[in-house]
Amino acid sequence: MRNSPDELTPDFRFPKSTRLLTATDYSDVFDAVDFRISSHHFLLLVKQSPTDRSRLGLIIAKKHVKLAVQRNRLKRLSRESFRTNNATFPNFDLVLLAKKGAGTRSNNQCVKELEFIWRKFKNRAKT
RNA sequence: UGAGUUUGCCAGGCAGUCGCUUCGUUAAACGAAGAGGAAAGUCCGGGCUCCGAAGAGCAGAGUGCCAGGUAAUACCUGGGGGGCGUGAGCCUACGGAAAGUGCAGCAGAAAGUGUACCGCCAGCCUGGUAAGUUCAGGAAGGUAAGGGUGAAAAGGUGCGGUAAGAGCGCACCGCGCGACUGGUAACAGCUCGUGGCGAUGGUAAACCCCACUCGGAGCAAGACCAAAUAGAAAUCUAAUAGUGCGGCUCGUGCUGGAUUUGGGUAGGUUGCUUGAGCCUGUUGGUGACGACUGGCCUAGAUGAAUGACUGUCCAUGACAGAACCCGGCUUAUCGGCAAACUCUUUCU
RNA sequence: GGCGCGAUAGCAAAGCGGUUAUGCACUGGAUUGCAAAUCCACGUAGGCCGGUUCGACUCCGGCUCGCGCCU
Repeated sequence: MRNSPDELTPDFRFPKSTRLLTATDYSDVFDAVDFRISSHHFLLLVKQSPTDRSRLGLIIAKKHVKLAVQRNRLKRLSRESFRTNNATFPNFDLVLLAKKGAGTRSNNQCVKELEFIWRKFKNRAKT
């Protein structure tokens, strides 16, 4: 189900090739982090990607966000935010972790915080 | 009008844009489907899978008025007993204490083959007195009516009776036992007989007894593919033996087994959704539920899919997210709707 | 997802159907020239809600929170 969407210009898709899938993908990022960016409720780990695109992985721990509904909401919001901004990203593997208290934030607050993180990430990635 | 009881249902809708998962058609696009009443807690019960088969006994655990429903249950329905409420209704671990063992702090005379602290009592002895039926004291008794303690003190009321009292006797009520009647039964009775009732106190969510039920583990079960383990060394032991069957024994399977050393792996597919399934109608039953006919296919992910934005309408949206699947229970929950019924106020 | 365990004072940690030990810490006193050590004394407890019982920290249910194991 590869459909090679790289050439179609404004790419707002979110197929499986833009995600971290296996445990080895995650441990590769954790073993060699290039730099990290944190805000009040999120932490982003960044590593140069072996593929030709940027990939996202999410870690929303049950310890930090207790209810399954809120964990799912955070995952959807961060995927949505990543999807809309992905076209402008350089090729990096990203792992987004939720910190304690993230589950009680509203949708708007989370979206703003994520966009702040993406901006900082792009600035650091240039250097 | 107000207050309430029970049962059932709904859980934001519609349109557009950009995305996600599965399936299908065709050849990169289109179409279809896509979380809950609790998906939750994992408290019960099953299916399914493995443990050779799932057998017997012991241990252990659970359930506990009766009858029925069901695949099964600790659930549900109907009925009985007890309690609460003016009522509609609600609650109810509700077998056995005359098989045995234990427990009851403090208080109290006494807490279990019952007891005599205060009190009451004729007679006896002593004192007082002229004397005594009166008064005071004493010893040995009688007594369970009265007082006091406690959560609990062993039938109740009335009359008789007595030195004082007492089921000591009687009547009514209560209780036990046995009949009879009604009911499938639990149980009930303005029924009959019988027992004076210190027989037989309480506690079994104390041990226990009785009846019934339960083999263990869980989809991270299990199966397949690829790769790897394979292999080796040392020690011990062998048919009245060793070991597996996840408490033990019987029973039964296997023949080499057990332990240690060192070395090494953890990716994919499947199980995975057609099921004690849902809907309509007819019908049996007081009901839970059952039978028959017709129709429908309704999530299946695996770093894990339902979202974001915009517009609009309303009641302004609570609790909350499937992970093998069902039946219940429990807990969380903004509100709204419908039906039946009860009480209250006023009017007729 | 499944299975199991626990909650007692500021901290640690026992036992039990009948007023919850003990140690460290805290506070006060004694001792000392002052302190430490030592001695004496004081106060502070059953996660929450129900049920059984005369009486529950204990027995039985239901919630809440924490921890461990299976990959």
